[in-house]
Amino acid sequence: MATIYDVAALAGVSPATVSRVFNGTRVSDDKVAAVRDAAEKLRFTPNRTARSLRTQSSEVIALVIPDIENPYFTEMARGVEDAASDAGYSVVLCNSDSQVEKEAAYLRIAVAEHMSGVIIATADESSDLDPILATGRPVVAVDRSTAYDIDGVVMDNRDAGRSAAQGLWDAGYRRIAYIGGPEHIDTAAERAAGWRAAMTAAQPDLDVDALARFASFRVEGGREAMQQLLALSEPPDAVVAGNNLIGVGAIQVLTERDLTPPRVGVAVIGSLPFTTLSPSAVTVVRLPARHMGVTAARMLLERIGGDTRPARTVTLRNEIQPARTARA
Amino acid sequence: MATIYDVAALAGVSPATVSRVFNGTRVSDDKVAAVRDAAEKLRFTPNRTARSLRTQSSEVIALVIPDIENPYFTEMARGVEDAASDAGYSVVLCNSDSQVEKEAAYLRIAVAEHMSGVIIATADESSDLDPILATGRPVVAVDRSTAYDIDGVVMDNRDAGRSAAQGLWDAGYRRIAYIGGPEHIDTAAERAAGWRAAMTAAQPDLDVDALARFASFRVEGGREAMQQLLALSEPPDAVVAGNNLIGVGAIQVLTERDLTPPRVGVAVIGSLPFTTLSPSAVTVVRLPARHMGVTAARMLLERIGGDTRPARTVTLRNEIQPARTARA
DNA sequence: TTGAAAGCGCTAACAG
DNA sequence: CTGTTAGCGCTTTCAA
Repeated sequence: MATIYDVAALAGVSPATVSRVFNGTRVSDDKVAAVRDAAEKLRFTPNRTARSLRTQSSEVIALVIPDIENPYFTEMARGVEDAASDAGYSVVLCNSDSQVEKEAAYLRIAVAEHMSGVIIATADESSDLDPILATGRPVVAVDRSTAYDIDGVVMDNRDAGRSAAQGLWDAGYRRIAYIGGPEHIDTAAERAAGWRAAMTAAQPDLDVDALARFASFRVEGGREAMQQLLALSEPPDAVVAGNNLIGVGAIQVLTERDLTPPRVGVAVIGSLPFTTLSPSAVTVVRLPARHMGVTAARMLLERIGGDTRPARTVTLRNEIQPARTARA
Repeated sequence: MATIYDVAALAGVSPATVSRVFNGTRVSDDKVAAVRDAAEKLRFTPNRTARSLRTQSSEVIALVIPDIENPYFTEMARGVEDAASDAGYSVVLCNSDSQVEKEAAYLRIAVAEHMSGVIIATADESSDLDPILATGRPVVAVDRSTAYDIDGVVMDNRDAGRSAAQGLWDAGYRRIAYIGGPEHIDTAAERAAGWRAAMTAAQPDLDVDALARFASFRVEGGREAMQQLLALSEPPDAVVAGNNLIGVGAIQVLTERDLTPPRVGVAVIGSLPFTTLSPSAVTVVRLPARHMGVTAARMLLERIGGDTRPARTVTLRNEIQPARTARA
C-alpha cells in the first residue's frame, strides 16, 4: 500500500501537503493537481488507522441493539447507516442479545477502537453506560430512554398503547386484552399504561389486570401469552400486541385455532413487514424505526462535531393504520 | 486513557514488558502480576488503533450483504457474529443494498481500516473483488459463488428448487409455477433450474416457460409476479417462491384473493420467520443461513490465521419441511 | 527474561 | 502557502 510519503515523492511535495490535500486545507491549485495525479497513479488510499491514532478519533460509530433479528431494529439500523454513511461514517452493528455483559463488551471495544460515538438501544434498565461516558464519547439512546443525562430518541409509547386499544374499540371490540414485553423495560410499561388508560376510560368496571400478560419481546412470548388468554373462562375478543414479534406469535396462535383476525381483533404496536396476512385485517401502530435511526445518527454526528448544548430527548410520532375490517 | 507507558511506570517495568504481558509472550510471574495490578488500577485498555497501525491488521472483519432487512441475511449475520466474537473479532456489517458501487465503497473502507478479512454475499455477478484481493486480504464468498478463486460457502440451490417443486407435486399439485429472483444471479438461476428439471421430468408436455417469472428478490417482486400468474388464461394451481420475500409477496396476493394456501399450493425456498400463517400450510425449504455464517466466519479466521491451502467451496445441505396439508 | 529504540502512516504545530 | 518535525500508542527486533 502506498503511503503519503510515496505520493509526496512522486508529486514533488512534502507529505504534509499531501495530507492537506486530502483534508481540505488550502493548497495551491497546481500542487493539488500534482498530488491527485500521483495518488491516482499509486492507487493511494489514506490509512485510516494511522489517521485515527494521530487524531484520536475515527469515522466509525457503534450501533448497539438487543436483537439483530428483529425487523424493527434492522429498520432502525438501516436509518442509522444511511445517515452515517452520508456523512462519511461507517457503522459497526453490535448485537447485545439483550445481555448486559455482551453490551458492556461491545462498549469496551468501541473505546479501544477509538470509535467516535455510540447509538444504543439498551438491553436493560441495568445497562451500565458509565465507562463509555467517562471517556467523553457522545452516546445517544434510541428506542428506550435511560437514567443518564444523554441525548435520546424515543417515541410516544403510551400513546401507541392507547391508540392500539382505541383502534380496536372503534372497530367494535370490547374485551381487549394486552400482551406486552417485560414490565421492567420502560417502553413496555408505557405501552401497557396507554392500553390500560384507554380501557379504564371506556369501561371503568372492567378488570383490566385479568386481561394483561407480560412476556418476552419475542414470537414465543406472544404465543404463550395468547394461549393463556384464550384459556380464560371469559377470553378476550381482541388483543393489543406490545411489539411486532409478540403480534406475530399471537396471530399465529389465533390462526391455528381458526380465530384469524378479524374474528378476534388484533392491534400490533410495530409493523409486520413480512406478514402474509391481508394487511387490512389487523390494526397496526406504525413505529418510526427508520426515522429514529436517522435522527439518532444526526444527533450523534452533531455531538461528534462538537455540539455541547444540554442533552435533549426527541420524541417521534407514531402513525396508526387501522384495520379496514370491523369486528366479525 | 492510560497507555502502556503509564502501566509500565507504575509497575516498574518497561513498556515492552507490558506489551508482552498482554500478548502472551513469556514474562516472569512476578512481573506479570505487577503489570496486571497496575493495569487494573489504571483501568488500562490496550489501544487497538495503535496496535493495528503497528501490526498492519485488526481484529475486525467486514460482512457485506445485499439486504440487511432480509431475515435470511440477518440470520446469516448472526452466525458470523457468534463465530467471530468467540474468536475475539468484531464484525462490521455493511449493507450494499445490491449496488455494486456501495459494495465497492465498503470494500475500500475495509482496506483503509485494516480489517483482516471480508465475508461477502455479492451484490451482483459484476461485483469487483480485484481491489480487495490485491491487498492480499482473505475473502470468503457466502450465499452466492463468484468467478474468483476464493473460498466459498453455498448451498445446493438446484436441489432446493427441485425439492420445493417435488414437495408440491407430492401434495397433489400439477400446474406448479415458479417465481424467482433475477436470472443473472446464479443462486436464482440454479433454483429455477431445479424447479424446471422436476417439472419436465414429471410432465414432459408442460410448457414450463409459461409458468416462470423472474422478479426482484423482494416482497414487491413476489406480489407482481403472482398477480401476473393469476391473470393467465390457465393459471397455476401452485407456485414455488425463489426466496423468502418473494414467498411473502406471493402469499399476500393469494390471501387477498381468497386463495390462501393450501387452496393454491405454495413452496418457499427460505424460511418465513415472521409469518402469521399456520406453518403447516406452506412447504418450506429451510436454508442453512446461520450455519453458512458460522462456516464462513470459521473459514475466514483460518485464512487470517495463515492457512494457505487452495481455495475450497463448501456446500451446505438444505432441509425440506413439507406442508402438512395436502391440496385442497 | 528484559529493556532500548525504531517506526507503523498520519496530522498539526511551528517556521519560513 | 508549504516544509520540517515531533509524536499518537503499540510491537518488535536487537542487545544485554
